Amino acid sequence: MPDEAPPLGPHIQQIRKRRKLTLEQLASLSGVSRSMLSQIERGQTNPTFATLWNLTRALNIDISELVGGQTSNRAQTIDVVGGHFVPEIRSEDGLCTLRILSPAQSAGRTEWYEIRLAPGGALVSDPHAKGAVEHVTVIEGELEVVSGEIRACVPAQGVARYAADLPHALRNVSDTETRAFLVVAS
Amino acid sequence: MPDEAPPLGPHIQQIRKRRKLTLEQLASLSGVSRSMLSQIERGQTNPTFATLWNLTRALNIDISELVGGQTSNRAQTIDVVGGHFVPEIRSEDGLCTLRILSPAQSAGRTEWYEIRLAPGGALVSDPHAKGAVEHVTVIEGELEVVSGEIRACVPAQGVARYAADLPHALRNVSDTETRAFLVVAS
DNA sequence: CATCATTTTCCAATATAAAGGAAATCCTGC
DNA sequence: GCAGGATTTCCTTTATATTGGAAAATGATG
Repeated sequence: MPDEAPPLGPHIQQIRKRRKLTLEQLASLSGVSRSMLSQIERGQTNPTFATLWNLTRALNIDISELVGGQTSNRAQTIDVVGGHFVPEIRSEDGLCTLRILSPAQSAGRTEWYEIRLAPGGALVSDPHAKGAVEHVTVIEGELEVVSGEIRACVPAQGVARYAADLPHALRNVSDTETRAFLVVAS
Repeated sequence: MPDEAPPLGPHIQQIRKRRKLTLEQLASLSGVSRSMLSQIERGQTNPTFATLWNLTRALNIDISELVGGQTSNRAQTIDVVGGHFVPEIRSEDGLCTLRILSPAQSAGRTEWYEIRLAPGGALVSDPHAKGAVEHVTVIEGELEVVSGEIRACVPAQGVARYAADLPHALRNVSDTETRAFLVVAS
């Protein structure tokens, strides 16, 4: 049963345009010729695995992302959620509060949170998906970051980025409440 | 920079043998010829995307499973950026400050910012890439959101989501400084 | 060890993916 | 509207992915 492969051209084009790359630029980045890129984007050819691989490396995306997204055109709305209705998770000791700011449907891709840590509070996490990276921005207070074997201190207004595909934690080592903004990118 | 594609032949063969399938059987399941399968498994050819796709369908696996363990491996570090070194953009009237929190290499994909708006200040943006959505979270103060033809008000701690592929703006209509987090998802 | 059945690899023919240069198209700024 | 450059698409050539059938290898049975 030969099956119809999904169209990945439009998706690739979308990624390329979002990054403001020309065919020429992507060609030299990936080692795939412009002509080939043009044909792939328009679904006029059936690229080779090596070609796709080089593309994913140049765009720094995972192969599976190529077959994923279909663009959906939603209705024109502004979705406002009152502060008290934002999903919130509190740790058992009550010292850590996590407000889930990213929409439910983006779960698994990029997610973002506001964290509130009382003095001594911590957010300890198991490894996320392979390749996941966390970006934390301290709004106020101070934060200690632990990722795997290593740790670092982030002052107010500072930003830290670290691997999240291994055990990691955020800890408030100061004596005031710490607020931070956390983005988990997969 | 053409890159070396990872060997996926041995992995495919492993899956096939585990399921006790002959090349013949897998061929008829997938619509890929036995000869081709044999060559793929021994890395003597560079299969087409359609071929791989049909294989994944026949074996009921995800395409990313074929490249098993070949995801990008970064060094184990924590990247800390002091608050004063985070890239910052100020509007001409000085009423709007934008701190770029997302890493440079994610430009064009998901980007995030901290916004500070003095009373009366505004962040007015041209349309981003098609399909782009913005998610704003008010840290303190209050915000008016305009997306295309429509507008909405977001209170402190509230969240708003709206299309960003048309002209849009954030405006501080209160009389105190407003801080917010803005995530642009493409 | 010989034989047959099964499975895999080799081979020649064909279809088509890939690259590079030429034509066409799309944009800006006059 | 008309240049000029930048960008994309088309065209031709070359390299190779894909296939079906033949040959080789494997493996079970007596």
